[in-house]
Amino acid sequence: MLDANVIRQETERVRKALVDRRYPESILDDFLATDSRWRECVEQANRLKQVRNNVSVEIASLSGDEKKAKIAEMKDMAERVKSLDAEISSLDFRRQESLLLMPNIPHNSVPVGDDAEGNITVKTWSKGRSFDFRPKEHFEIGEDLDIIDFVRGAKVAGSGFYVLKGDGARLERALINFMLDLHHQQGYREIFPPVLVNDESATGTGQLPKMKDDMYQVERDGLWLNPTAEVPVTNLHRDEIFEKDDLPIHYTAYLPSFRREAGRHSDTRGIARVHQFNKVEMVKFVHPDRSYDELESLLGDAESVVQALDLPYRVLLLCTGDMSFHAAKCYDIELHAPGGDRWLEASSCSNFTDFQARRARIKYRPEPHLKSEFLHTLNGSGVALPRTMVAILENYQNEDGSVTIPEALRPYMNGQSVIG
RNA sequence: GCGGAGAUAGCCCAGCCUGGUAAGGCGAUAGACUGCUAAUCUAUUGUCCGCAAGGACUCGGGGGUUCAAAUCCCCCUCUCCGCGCCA
Repeated sequence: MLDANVIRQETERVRKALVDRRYPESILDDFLATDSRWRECVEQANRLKQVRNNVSVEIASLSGDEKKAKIAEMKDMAERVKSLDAEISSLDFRRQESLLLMPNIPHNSVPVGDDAEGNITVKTWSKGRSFDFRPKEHFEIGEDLDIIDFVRGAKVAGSGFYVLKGDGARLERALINFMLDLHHQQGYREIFPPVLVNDESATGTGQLPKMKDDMYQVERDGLWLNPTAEVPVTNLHRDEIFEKDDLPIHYTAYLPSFRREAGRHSDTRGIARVHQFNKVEMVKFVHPDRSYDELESLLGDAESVVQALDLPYRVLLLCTGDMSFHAAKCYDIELHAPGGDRWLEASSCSNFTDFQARRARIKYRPEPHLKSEFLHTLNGSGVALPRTMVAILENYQNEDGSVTIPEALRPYMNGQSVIG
């Protein structure tokens, strides 16, 4: 959520952000119109309430006919205040609604572009190995080794769900533990939050109202299955105020995440795009002056995961048109999957600046006697499991159909070095 | 799920029965004073509107009654205690 004062005072900057992001400018114009009407009404209501408060004190000291007359006089006033308050609350609702739909302002370093074509590759790490046989795709490997079962997944839950079995399940568990241990060493505090979140939490990080259709809803209890650990972990501190010295706070969390993938493409064979997936996440709460430095180190921490697994990857700086609406700047880490010769997004590292903090009211006090201010939040996958699994299976496959286990994971698999 | 008790400012706590517009304390910060980073005194310490002066709002959340609600009525959330159920 943007600061209403910034929208009023720096209207053209906000307008440019909308244009760069390919959002309709009408969002801004709607807000400005509603906002100014809202402010007029608030001022008018405040004046009436001032009179009411003054007369109320007077009434307390009166008696008899004098008192009766004043009270009769104020009855009319009460009606006017009531109807004005009703108008204010409906204007405020519309005002908040357009605020919640307005995207964050991109950082200056973010390239302007329409879609993924406009993204900039800032780094390519390792060429990957060369194959002297035809590399298989991960779903072939998974089924041949009987470690991924799509048929059973569909039976139990439906299309888009899968089952890991045997060494596949053990590899998943090894990855989770490996990633958590690595982030722990990097100074992140481990969190295991609720899988389900309420409306407030989903609104706080920006999933509601815009991405309603992407989440699984538990209607009976007013809850949602989290689409990313970012939601429960960031909301740990909703409505909280930190002292300056508490920052920065670095959290890591393993959590299953759920996405309906409403507009799911048909060419998604395998586990690269599924309804339930595991993810190890990093979330940071930082001082506003530090957030862009923290973004670089967050990216570095995410990269260290795929580097330790020795997987070929590249880093993209997302352009304005491809970035999610709550980010001010975002890097994606894409893993190369040689089976299908594809790049798979395995991590997204974003600086949300004060966008989420304002929605979720997460503040810090710059000095003990100063007013609290919104801090900055960041989030990065460190990293998404299924796509890492795809990259491992395809990059580490052998001609005989077996898969070598990356060295970094062997301690987590009782020293085992190969699946198959 | 049932019964009881509770939620007041950064923190603690009074006010609620009997409606009149949040008392007091702690902490923090600034100033005064003092030989002193101690004690004491004073001020500041939530949100919104406003360039400001100023004003409005704020007692877990939402409704209602009333000229006026922390206070009375209704609904909801969370916490604690007891009971029930349960991996």
